[in-house]
Amino acid sequence: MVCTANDLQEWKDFPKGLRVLLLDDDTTSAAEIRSKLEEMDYIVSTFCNENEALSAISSKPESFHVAIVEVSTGNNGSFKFLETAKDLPTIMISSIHCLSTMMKCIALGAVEFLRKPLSEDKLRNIWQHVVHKAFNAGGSVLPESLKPVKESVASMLQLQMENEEPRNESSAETLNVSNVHENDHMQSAGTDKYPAPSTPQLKQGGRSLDDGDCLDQTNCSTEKESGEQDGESKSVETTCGTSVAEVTAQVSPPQGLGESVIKEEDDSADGCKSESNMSPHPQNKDSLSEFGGDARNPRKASGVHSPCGTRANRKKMKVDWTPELHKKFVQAVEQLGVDQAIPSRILELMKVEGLTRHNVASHLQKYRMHRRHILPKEDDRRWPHQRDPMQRNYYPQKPVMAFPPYHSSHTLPAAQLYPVWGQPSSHPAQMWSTPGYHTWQPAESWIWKPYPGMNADAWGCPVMTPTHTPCSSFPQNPSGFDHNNGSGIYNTGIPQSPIDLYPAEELIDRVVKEAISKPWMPLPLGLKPPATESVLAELSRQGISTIPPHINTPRPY
DNA sequence: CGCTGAATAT
DNA sequence: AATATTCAGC
Repeated sequence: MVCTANDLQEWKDFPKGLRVLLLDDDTTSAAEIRSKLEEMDYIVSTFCNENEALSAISSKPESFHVAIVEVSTGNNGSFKFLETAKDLPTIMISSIHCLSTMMKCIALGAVEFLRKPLSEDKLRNIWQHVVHKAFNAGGSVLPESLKPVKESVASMLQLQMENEEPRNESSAETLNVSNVHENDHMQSAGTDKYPAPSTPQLKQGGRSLDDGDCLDQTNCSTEKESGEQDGESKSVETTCGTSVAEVTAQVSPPQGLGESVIKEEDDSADGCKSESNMSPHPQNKDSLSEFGGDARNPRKASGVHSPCGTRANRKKMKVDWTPELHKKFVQAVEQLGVDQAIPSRILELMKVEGLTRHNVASHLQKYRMHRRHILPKEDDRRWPHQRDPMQRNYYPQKPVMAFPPYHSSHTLPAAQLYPVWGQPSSHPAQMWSTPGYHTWQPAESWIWKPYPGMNADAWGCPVMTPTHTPCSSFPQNPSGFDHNNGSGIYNTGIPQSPIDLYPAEELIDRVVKEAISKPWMPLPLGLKPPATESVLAELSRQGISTIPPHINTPRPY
């Protein structure tokens, strides 16, 4: 405002002649600063009274390019200047370093907060704020990513003001505690980026301000990496994301990012976080290679891919169990047999580079928990012992629900038989298909009790009445994947065997046995009697050619 | 010691 | 809620 981009472009010996408004009621320090500034060819106007300074601005707005305002315990609470001189890039200075005060200044629009004494370096670079203002006047939109920061700062400040007076030194502590989790933003994004991005140099100035204070400490403590830390220092921060452009660039791209599988733990103030996530991971479902590549392997993840990478390598990776990965996991488990699936073997079968036994173990634990939840009691006493151990190696116990007939299930490739999540779901929660699990509730609670070994046709399908209870919907997609994210693999009316819904085989056997031994019993609710022909056909298919006469006799009761 | 699985921690 | 980490048995 005060100084436009055009002005600057014509300004040959910039920043020489830049007009600085200096407001500091400490005449000694004011004189000191003034002399330093003048040495650098800045033109300084000193004020020791806020109102005077303000009136000077209002009467001759064009008189200043940048302001340096002292925040002392005396005027600490007012911030009047800051609020009034919105258009003038204002640098707050103070000998006290209260975080809440700093925060407030920045939030109110100060471009920077410097702690006294002001070194020449700090002063020398104040022109950058003028340039920034000149070239970024108005127009900038708060990046989406920074909104949370803004909000938290805002609420924090509000809290501050409510609980205690701004000047309160101890407030810094309170403030810090409540914001530990966002320190990273605070430092890089909040303090520098949101109000007015600083240049590296300026940033350093700003940083020195924090020293000894909570901010840095917190950051360090976050970095509690045990053994393997190399000489990496945080100096990178000066390199990383300091300009608005950079910030924006780093922040927006991650959107397109489908699902990075093993990503760096986003950790403290390293503005590189988004960068790491940015690495393109075209979601080639299934490709194992995908996991072997770049950032997935902790060891391989060395910061090759990002300027800030160097410091990022060390970070522990977090495994993202994408549907693909989970699928592999499930297939491995199946291949082994649920009862014999142990982390190490699963890991072998999965062949996913970078994945550790621990990762698998953890996932397995969750997997088992889900199953347990889904298949209570019955689950315990079945599968084991029931089949030849050797057969387990071939997609065994795939409980089939009224389809396909068991005799054919062993001939189908697992992938086909148990389509798992048809497509990678963007919603991991669906992997466990909670809703569909009801389908496999124990017989006691599930009225739809298909009899394995029989074709759905033979036994009839559930009566599908739109108005039926939830249970009336055909369990063709027990896994709850009907929505199937438009992948094209959706319910065709043919029941798909959900890969991870393995109804207790024992349960099925029991039900079948029971049904066979008590043919007079009514069919489970939701089923309609099969057509006679179907039954006959099925029976003959099973080698039963004669029908016991009593089958058609009236029920014993 | 290394593995597993359950309990905790983050 | 999802993963990681820790811990007690084996």
